[in-house]
Amino acid sequence: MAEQTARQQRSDERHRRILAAARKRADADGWAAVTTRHLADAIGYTQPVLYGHFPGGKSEIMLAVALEGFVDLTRQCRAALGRKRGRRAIEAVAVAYLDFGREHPAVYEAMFQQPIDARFASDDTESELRAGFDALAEAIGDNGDGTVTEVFWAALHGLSLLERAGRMRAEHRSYRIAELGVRFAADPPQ
Amino acid sequence: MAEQTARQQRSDERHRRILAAARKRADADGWAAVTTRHLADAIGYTQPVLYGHFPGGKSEIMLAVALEGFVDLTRQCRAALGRKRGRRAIEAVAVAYLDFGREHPAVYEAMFQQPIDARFASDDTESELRAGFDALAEAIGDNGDGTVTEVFWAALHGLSLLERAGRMRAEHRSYRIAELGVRFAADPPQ
DNA sequence: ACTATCATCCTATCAGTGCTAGAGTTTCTA
DNA sequence: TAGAAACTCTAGCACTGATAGGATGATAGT
Repeated sequence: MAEQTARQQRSDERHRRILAAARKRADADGWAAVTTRHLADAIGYTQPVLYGHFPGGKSEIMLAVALEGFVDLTRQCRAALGRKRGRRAIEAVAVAYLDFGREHPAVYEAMFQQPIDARFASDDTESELRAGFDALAEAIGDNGDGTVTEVFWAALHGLSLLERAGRMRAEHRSYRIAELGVRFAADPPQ
Repeated sequence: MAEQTARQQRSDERHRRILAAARKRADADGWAAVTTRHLADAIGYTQPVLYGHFPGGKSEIMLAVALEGFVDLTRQCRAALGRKRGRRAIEAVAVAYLDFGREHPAVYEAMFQQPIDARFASDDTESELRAGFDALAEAIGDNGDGTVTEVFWAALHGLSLLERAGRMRAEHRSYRIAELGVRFAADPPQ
């Protein structure tokens, strides 16, 4: 029993170290730089050990990182939202969302860019995704069928990617966020 | 002279065939499936021939596809815009933009996802990008400093990606477009 | 305490990737 | 027609993700 836990503990520890190493390297140099050999080096083992933890290989590692990401992003947005309402709520959530994308570009990439869903469409991702979606819906006070939230989310997603790609004027960031607040705050005219 | 043109012609022809093959394969199976060996097979030559046309290798091929894409997307948006104004203009451009992304996913991916700019920041991409941006600005009647256009563009970009990733309810597409029209049409309240 | 079993890990290897050097052939030029 | 230039292929490099199979170690049963 105690033996089993000790073993399990070692395994879990390594599990964590793999994910941490992947995340760190990916945030620094992109997912292309995350190779199984480098990852194995980082945790002090050889390549095949990774496949004991993640049979799906690199894809499964990215999925795991993405899952963590959904939880973190949702929490960050919720914290920013607090009890705010209206424009302030929207702007706060937008800042939180965009900050997350900027600080953890690789995690964000794993969450959305990678065609994860096709192969690993798990219930976990779905439920975590929904939790994030709900946070956004609350921020803009969406009472409808979710259409406005979808558009708002898309705007945030687009801003996140385009800002990081250098396609938006960095110094205008606060203007864009204010614009989001104004456009998505009240019900539209008529 | 005539000889030179004949040679040039053959070269240009092959150039086109390479890009066409890359585009076709990428649209079908994603850019990961576009390998230099497969591309060489497709045009009936061996691998190194590609590097005669595109010294930068696969990246340069993607860049060329992306450049074509910017021209096409801008033209498609302009055509959809016509002389429309207000909400109808916005919705028409949005449909054109999203259709492009859906019909040519790989081209769109090459245009935005890939970190092309870093290595190949050419004036061509910049000017073509600006032309597209201007079309969007015209659609929403942006008289300001371009902030609204940036946000509008980001929304389109996000919708394009999230729809294709299956993260948006496909059957609600027209609602989202209508929402865009309403939110970005008039000047915001106050 | 000894042995059989099992988990663990590493070495070696595979097929496939982007890319390049250098030899060989064809084509053009003088 | 001889020399030069352009062209294309073969062969190979250093990588990648992934897997098979043997060696090593810890565990458990008698």
